[in-house]
Amino acid sequence: MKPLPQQIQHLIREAILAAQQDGTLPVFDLPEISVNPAKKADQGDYGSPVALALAKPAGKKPLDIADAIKLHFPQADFLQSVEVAPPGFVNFRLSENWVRQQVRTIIAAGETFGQQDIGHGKKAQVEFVSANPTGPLHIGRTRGAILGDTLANLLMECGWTVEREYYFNNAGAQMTLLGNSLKARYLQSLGQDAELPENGYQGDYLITVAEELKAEVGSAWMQADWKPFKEYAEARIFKMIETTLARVGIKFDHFFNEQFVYDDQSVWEVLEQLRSKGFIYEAVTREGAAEDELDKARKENLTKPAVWFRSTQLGDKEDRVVVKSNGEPTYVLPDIAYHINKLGRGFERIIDVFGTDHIIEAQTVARGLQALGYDASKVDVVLHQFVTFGENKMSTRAGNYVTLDDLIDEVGRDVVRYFMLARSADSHLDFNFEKAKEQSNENPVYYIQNAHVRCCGIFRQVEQNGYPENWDEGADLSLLGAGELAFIRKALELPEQLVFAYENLAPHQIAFWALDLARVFHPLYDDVRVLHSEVPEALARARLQFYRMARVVFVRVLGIMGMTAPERM
RNA sequence: GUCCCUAUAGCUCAGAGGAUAGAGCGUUGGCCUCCGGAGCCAGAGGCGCAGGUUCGAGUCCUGCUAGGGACACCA
Repeated sequence: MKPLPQQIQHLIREAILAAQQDGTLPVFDLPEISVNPAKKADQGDYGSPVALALAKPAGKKPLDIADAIKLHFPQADFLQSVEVAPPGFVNFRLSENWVRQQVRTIIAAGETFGQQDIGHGKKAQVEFVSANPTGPLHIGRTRGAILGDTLANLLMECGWTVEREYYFNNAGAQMTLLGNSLKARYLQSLGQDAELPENGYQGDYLITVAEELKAEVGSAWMQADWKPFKEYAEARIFKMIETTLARVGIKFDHFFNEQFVYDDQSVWEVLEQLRSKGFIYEAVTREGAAEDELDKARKENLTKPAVWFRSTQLGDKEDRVVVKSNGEPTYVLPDIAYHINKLGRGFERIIDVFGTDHIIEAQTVARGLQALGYDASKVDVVLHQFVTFGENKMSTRAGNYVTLDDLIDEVGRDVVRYFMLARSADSHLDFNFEKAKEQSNENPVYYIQNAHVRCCGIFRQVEQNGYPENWDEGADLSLLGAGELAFIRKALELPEQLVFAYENLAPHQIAFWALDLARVFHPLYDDVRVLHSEVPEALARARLQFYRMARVVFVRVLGIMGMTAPERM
């Protein structure tokens, strides 16, 4: 089902064109027609301010334009009325009969209710988490993880074939340090007097890994250098990360090692292509460097040239180093190669989920793609603000962090997911760990899930009382009351909510809508009884059909957010 | 210093240029013998400040104030 506002929008367009055709309205270019859900009951279900916006181009009063739209409005089975309200709104009321019939439509659609075919099955990729395997995922990674996974869900719901990818780097100084840190822990576990390297990884997890290693190889590795330790640690840590992610319902389709773009030489090819297009120069300092920067270079005795990407030609405020003076590329170059690799794998849409600290990186990669003539518009970057935890500052190396596992232990998968989703990505998230624990008894997660639980309870009761499974089939839906209709209308918003969240890459919209939906549901529950001495059978069957539909919708919305829909709590 | 994000109810946050700005938590008062009370009903409580654009601004623009982040030959 296409979103109703979109359907109405098309009808308005037709109405305006028809009015222009017969001269009721003058000819002008059609603007963007907005259709919004009504805020008040007497405004119908949807409304459009289009006539207000047209006043100037049409040279007519908004009310007259609205009247013309109403007059020329095409027949539509889902609409009951089109009304004009001052100062020029056009309001639409859904047909009650049509709304009632949607109960069956939604039940029939089931798991596919609300799905859209925007992507036409084309390939999309969402890259997220992408933490290097130096330790367990800390709580700061949670937001990007949940955000990325839910964005992937949204793309799937909108008709894309989605791959979830995790990009990592297992080379470099940090990984060497990790190897040396594990080596120290290993020697310690053998009773040796070893010290962690300076700034080494102090977390207890390496002690655990060292114990496991000792159990496997005994003292055989005592003379080994950092490399096998690095590899062992990396493998173990990836396992930990995957296990943790699985606990919040996240599973990656692919892990991409940065090393790949070195192995296939593409990182160097990218450099040569940039060079051939004139985007590369070699210098000790960037072109047009300010005086203080030159001073700094002198002080640090920089004499060997680095390789610079002339990103200023593409609107950057300064050029960026792509190969350090020691000959090693900076992160930017492999990252550009990586994105070219993604495009080469046929993804029509690529979404990168990063913390806002990666904004420069994201921009530089985009400029790199642009410089080489790739379609950078296929890449969308979703940046999220950080989660803060009161006074607790965390660092992986210092080991004084709360892990994602700890968080899941405390509040559970669904609370983790919902809390991370229930605010927009560019809003700073203040996650008070203590408060989250306290709230776990009284929070929106349970409120939403309880709506599903209540539906399930009804079906259990019906079954226990010996009614047939299809008892409600063919029920007379005209018996449903105003409260039920209000809920069905709300449920029918799923397609538009989905599309809106998808278009804006804003999963929090769904989180808020889910809460809205539950808020329409719960007040009904007390009054809309199914098995009750005063409810006649025909009504009971109609209501059961209604709850069957409600259950579908709650399963859907919870599923989109990656949350479970428990049958009991 | 420059750039990015944020500022809405006591707290945490929604709000898609349109009509009388919403929710959760907290708080105050009420409700419930039948499908799980993790419930329902009602009340109090409001757009950081100053300009501007617009028929219309919480929403767009400028400045100011406050908080977070980025300004590496780290990833």
